[in-house]
Amino acid sequence: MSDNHNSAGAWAKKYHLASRTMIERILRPYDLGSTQWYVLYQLAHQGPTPQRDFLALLQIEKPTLSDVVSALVRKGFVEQTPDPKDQRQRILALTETGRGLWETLPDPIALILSIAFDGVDSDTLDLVATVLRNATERLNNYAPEGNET
Amino acid sequence: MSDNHNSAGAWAKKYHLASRTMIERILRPYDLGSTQWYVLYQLAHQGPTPQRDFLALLQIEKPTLSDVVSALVRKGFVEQTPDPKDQRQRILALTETGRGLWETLPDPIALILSIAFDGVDSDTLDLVATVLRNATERLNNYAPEGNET
DNA sequence: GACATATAGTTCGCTACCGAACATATTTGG
DNA sequence: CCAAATATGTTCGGTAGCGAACTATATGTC
Repeated sequence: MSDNHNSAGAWAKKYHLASRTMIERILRPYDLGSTQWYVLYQLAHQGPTPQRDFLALLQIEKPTLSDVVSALVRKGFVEQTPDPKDQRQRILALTETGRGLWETLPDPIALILSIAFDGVDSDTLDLVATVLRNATERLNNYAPEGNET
Repeated sequence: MSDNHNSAGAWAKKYHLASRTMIERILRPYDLGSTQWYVLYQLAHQGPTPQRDFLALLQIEKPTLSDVVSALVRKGFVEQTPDPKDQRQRILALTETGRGLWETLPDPIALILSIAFDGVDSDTLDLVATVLRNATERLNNYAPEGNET
């Protein structure tokens, strides 16, 4: 991205890209992207879920979610139905096809983690996570507006 | 991406997204994206450069670079001319407009780093960078093929 | 010199991500 | 009860990223 002249920042990006590329390589035969996988993961484990809940779950914005969902609907893996209680909301659920697919899927995350962080002790991993979590929070708190008061 | 159930992996992604979002917020008034910024950075500091060199510099693939370059050419910030020595290669250089723009640009990376990692001591930052660098290398080495022997 | 191979870029089609603007539906305030 | 505000989703247009397939140019090799 540019951040060649720093270290942690640049490597966070590169790590992210490498893992995303790998997840997508694993998922390609199944016609799924990384974010699509996570939507299926949620639906398989938690059952039907309002679409809006995925915003916080995936930490993405509405247009991104809208795209991901419509890809899954187009492929026939997910069903999107209006909530009778609130006509604004949509409930997402696995279709039969989607559930069938899920059964055959590998867990790409487990694979990535075992390759990427094998042999790193958990204290170190916790430290890394903490530094990055704090960095993320600072960026997100700063970004929204420049104003506080 | 999914990696909600791990720690360092998930936060590397979230940090990356937060910083990219912020860089793009800073650059939006100038009609530039994060990767586009880095191309200008290189050209401003190193002068005209063969397009192919940016593949290693930015660690991106050819189609991505092709897109970024054509966006910059379209906007009139960069000039793409064939290398007389080798008709396959293209040389990239700043236009007058591009150089003019560059002078007025803030350095988004410095801003990000100061916000994100302010107060973190450099030993810790080095450790984070090392863990992520190793993770990236393992992923990249594993990915290309599954075969060794 | 001719043919095979390697290199540089582009194009196509896709995922993933965002902000802005929009349509609807619900909730709140007067 | 009705107008204003809020919440949910979609659409549009953009950046950033990839693999596969393609063109054109160079470089071997026989």
